[in-house]
Amino acid sequence: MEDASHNDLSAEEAELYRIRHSLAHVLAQAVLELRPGTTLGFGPPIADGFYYDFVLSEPLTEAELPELEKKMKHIIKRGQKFEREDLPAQEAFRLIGEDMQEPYKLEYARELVEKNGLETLSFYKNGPFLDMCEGPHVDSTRQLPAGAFKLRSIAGAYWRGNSDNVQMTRIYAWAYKTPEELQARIKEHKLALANDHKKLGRDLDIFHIDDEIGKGLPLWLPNGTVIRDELEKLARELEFKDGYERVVTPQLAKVGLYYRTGHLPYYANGMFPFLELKERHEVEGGEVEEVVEQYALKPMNCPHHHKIFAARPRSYRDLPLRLAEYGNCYRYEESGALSGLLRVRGMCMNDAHIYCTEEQIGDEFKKVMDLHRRVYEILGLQDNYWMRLSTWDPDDPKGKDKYVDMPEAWEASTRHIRAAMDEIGMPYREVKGEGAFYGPKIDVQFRTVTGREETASTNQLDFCVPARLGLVYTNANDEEVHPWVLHRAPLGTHERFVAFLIEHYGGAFPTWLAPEQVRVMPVAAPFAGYAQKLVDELRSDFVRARPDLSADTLNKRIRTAQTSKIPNTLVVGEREEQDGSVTLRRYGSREQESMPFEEFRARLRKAIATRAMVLD
RNA sequence: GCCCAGAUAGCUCAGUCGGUAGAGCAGCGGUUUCGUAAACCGCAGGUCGCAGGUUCAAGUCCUGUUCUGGGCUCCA
Repeated sequence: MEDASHNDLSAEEAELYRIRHSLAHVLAQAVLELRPGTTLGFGPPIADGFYYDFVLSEPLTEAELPELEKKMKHIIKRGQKFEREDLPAQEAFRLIGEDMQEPYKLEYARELVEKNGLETLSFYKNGPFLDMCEGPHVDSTRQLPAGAFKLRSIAGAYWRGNSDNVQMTRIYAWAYKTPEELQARIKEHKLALANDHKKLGRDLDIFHIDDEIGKGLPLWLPNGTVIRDELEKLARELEFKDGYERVVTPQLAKVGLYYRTGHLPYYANGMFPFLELKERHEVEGGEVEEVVEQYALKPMNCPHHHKIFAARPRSYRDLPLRLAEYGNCYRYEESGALSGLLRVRGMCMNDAHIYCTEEQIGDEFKKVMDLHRRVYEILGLQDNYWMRLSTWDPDDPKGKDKYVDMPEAWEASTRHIRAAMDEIGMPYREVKGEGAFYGPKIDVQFRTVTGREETASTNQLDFCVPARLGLVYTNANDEEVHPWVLHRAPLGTHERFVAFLIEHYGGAFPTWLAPEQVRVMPVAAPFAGYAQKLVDELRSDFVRARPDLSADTLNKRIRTAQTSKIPNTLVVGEREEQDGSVTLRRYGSREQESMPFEEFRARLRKAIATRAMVLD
């Protein structure tokens, strides 16, 4: 969720901000009535409403949300005035700490005074409810639209987003100016859920997750595998044209490798526990077991690719060297983070590493971004994503653990990326503290149907690991120099990318990607032979075609084809068999179009070869 | 990992006060079926996530556990 900052809002947005912010206070007031002794955290407006965090005296369940809503509506009706009062710091501390007994608010108040240099703190009081708050608020609770908000869910949230802190209970709410806007949001939410990749993944037989295999370890069903294969084929073609060479590396490596690259110990909690090979030794008085080798499931492909780079002496003439692999990786994600295909423990990454000189970085970075642009264009992804320049945060207190301590290199590499992005004319937003430990990157961020933001693709600049691994090439002056490395994955991982595509297309894939591209159905049994013949012809073109010879009525079979979101349905009967034609019905359209089979075949071939979004 | 909530047939869901399990769709069988979103009849399908406990009796109550969902942290 994004916090809405109040500073640069239009008048319209500012009013909504006041409403949401004020409703948050009303919610807190209602919670205090229902659970006296509750202490307060933060309660800001967010993109579609607001939330408030509490440390509750007694747990609250979602079943109690309607009761809270009712209390809020009573408060609104009472028309409590919001009154502001500014107090000098010391007086404010006393009020919050002693009178209000709000330890978390007090912590924040001290921070505002001590770190941000505030001299006074502002408070808002409405009815019996007093809260330290910057405001602004509406004048009276009566101005709040009682029918335009809805308490949505209860969630856990750490105080100040830090898992070392106490976990609070967060109540999320939708809030708008009018009941119509709220209803529209609720409707939109329901529609979005219909496109949820977990639902469609099951309905369309794309993937399955089985307890006995393990959580976060999806099984790809035949339909899902087709989609993966097509994406891989696309990547192979584009990467071939851009001068990549394909490699294959094992799923395991000895643990020592990751210490050398620097992934360990920092990344240890992101890896599966190691596999240990043991040997028994006779000693006096018995036997001891000794671990002789430790292997890790690879959490990323880069160390393996680096070893390929290091396997031969490299000259500047070999650069840029571009090594590509759809590589399987395993990461030990926290169980609570796992979600369908979006967040998994086993994944297959559209990975490649580009080894180049510092002079080549700009061009290589731009080429990767251009490859990225082509991929997104082919897939018809236009505006539901944004690019994030993820950099380090030198002020992060944990920065020493999070980023390699090479300030000049961070600055230089970030400049390289900015320059490349500006030259290629791609808009991006710079965000501190999201960089990899070894360098800055461009991440492509998208939102899932449920509103969560995820990274789909990434292009990372690494100025650090090659030196750690001692990777060198010989330059024109016969000196050994560390290469720079780009880690890039325009198609991300199959898991997350396919999840993204399922939701983006609502399960209705373009013909080239669709698991079943053409379904052929005879209007009645006597034409089954003709239908089968067409299927055979199409399959000889490597088209994924299937006949529907079931005993269902034509209406039923059409319906089945449509709910299965098959892009092209051919209906054939006496007329078609007579003149060797087909009648085409496309997914989502009620119109039909008759044409000679050979014409359909040619159009289909073209659509697939060009990866067209629709059949011309 | 943590907080909250769930888990009943392949899917979507019902199951009252604790009294021994139900529907629709999908599947299977049969009948029917010649033109674009659900023909008709029948059959089968369940250790009610799993393990304990309370009880004469547990899908229902209690405890533990596994998994899922919504969040937080983390992240492709």
